[in-house]
Amino acid sequence: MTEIGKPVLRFAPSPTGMLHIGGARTALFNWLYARHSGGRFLLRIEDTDRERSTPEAVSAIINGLSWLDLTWDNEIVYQFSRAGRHREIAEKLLAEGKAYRCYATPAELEEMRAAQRAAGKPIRYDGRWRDRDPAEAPPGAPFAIRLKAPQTGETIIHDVVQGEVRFANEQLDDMVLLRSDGNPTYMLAVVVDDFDMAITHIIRGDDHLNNAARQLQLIRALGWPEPVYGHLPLIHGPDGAKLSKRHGALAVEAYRDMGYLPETMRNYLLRLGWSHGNEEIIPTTQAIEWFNLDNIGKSPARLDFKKLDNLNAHYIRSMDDKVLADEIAAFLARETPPRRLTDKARSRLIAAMGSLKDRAKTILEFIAGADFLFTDGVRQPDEAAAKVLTDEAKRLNGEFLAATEGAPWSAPVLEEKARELANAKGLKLGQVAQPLRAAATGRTTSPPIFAMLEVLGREESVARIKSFSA
RNA sequence: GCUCCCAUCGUCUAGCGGUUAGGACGCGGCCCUCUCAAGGCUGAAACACCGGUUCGAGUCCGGUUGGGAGCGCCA
Repeated sequence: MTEIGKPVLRFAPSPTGMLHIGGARTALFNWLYARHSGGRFLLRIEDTDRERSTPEAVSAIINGLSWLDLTWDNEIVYQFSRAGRHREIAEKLLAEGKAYRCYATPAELEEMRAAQRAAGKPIRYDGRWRDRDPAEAPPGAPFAIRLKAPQTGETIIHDVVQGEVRFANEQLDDMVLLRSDGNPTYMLAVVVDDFDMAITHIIRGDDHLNNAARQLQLIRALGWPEPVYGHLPLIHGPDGAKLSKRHGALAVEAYRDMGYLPETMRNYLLRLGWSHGNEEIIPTTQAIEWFNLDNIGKSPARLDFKKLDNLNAHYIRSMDDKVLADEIAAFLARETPPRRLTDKARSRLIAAMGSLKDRAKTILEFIAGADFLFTDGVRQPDEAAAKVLTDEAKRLNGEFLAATEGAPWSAPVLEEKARELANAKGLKLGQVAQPLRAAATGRTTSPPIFAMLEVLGREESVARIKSFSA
């Protein structure tokens, strides 16, 4: 089953909230490395916190990864279902004398920490049951199982991102492996699951760097192979502070709803903390070929929506017309109330696609800019357009209609007629074009107006212009 | 408080002892132009600070400052 020598990566989120941009990037890096190296990418849901884990969060993770097209191999592993196995390992450690029973009560420990805080001392378990005779234990009292961690020397992590990170063992206390209610802790569960899943590379957020030392101690006590670690610097919001709901800590699906493409997100997230020289535009297929662990940056990055917009505009422009039309139809269908892209609207969209594409940073913008193509009927001019439609403008519109009567309804011809009209009046082309734009689209900005009139067709165009002409 | 991590234009970054410190986004100007974009050209913009090491430091070492993470019978 496991190809010998091939890396096995995993993404292991806890289902206690949204899959946000930071988690998405962690997943992306793991996925890219797995695909790059021909290894496997596994998904494990760390749902051992029964209080906070929710099915909604599980589906948010699955939906988010699916939207980004970060496909995982094998079945999803649900950590909670493996509690028995975790317990078994804790018992084994206990039997081997590598772990011990701790009868300290939560209240007692809280008191200990308060005292340490008050004395300005480091806050950690003081090992009060480490060497105590179990016979002293209050009969029948609940106990937790703690790892008998080394107290001298140091634990060194050779991190592919951060380099060599050293922790003095005296700084690390004896962590709980099994709670007094018999449930395994996160530390135990991760180590056991990573081993059982044959994980070779652990690429995760920087917030786990401190944990890595403790996990390494556990792994060594168990005599298991040590994985390669890589701790990614965290992503900050645009203001440099922690991601908050206001900016960035949105579910990845929120980015979809804002009109960003999955390919854009993959490229942007990749570039946030990884580089390949001066390359900026890195489509996913190229990313898979290039990705490595050596070029991951060490410093935290901020989210920059301007750059995201720019990248998205790029991918919108390079998208296949029909695929884009489908994407737009899907967006319209998700609106409330939903809109349907009619066949007529779709063919207009395809016809105008080239110039529409250059004008949108997001799918949402695209839709707003193409709105005048979706339905027939006279447009309600917006504020700026209404200003353009003066009496003089309406007269020009009328003259334009008269001048184009009987002429072929094509962009070059329409433009020529407009030029003739402008010349005759001593006006610039723009002075003739703007009133037409305002009447035909209801706005003062649009793709080239004569091309748009051609796309709308004679009948529809004339109807719209006529209602704003004199 | 303690431990750990980080530090190049506003932002993302290239740089792996000798560079006019490069690119991208954004911003300014010019060109193109029926509007808005797109595109082309172009401009401003950075090595946090202080000490070392070295013939020579953005690059190596130490400290300062500033950010961040962690210190649970949460994950």
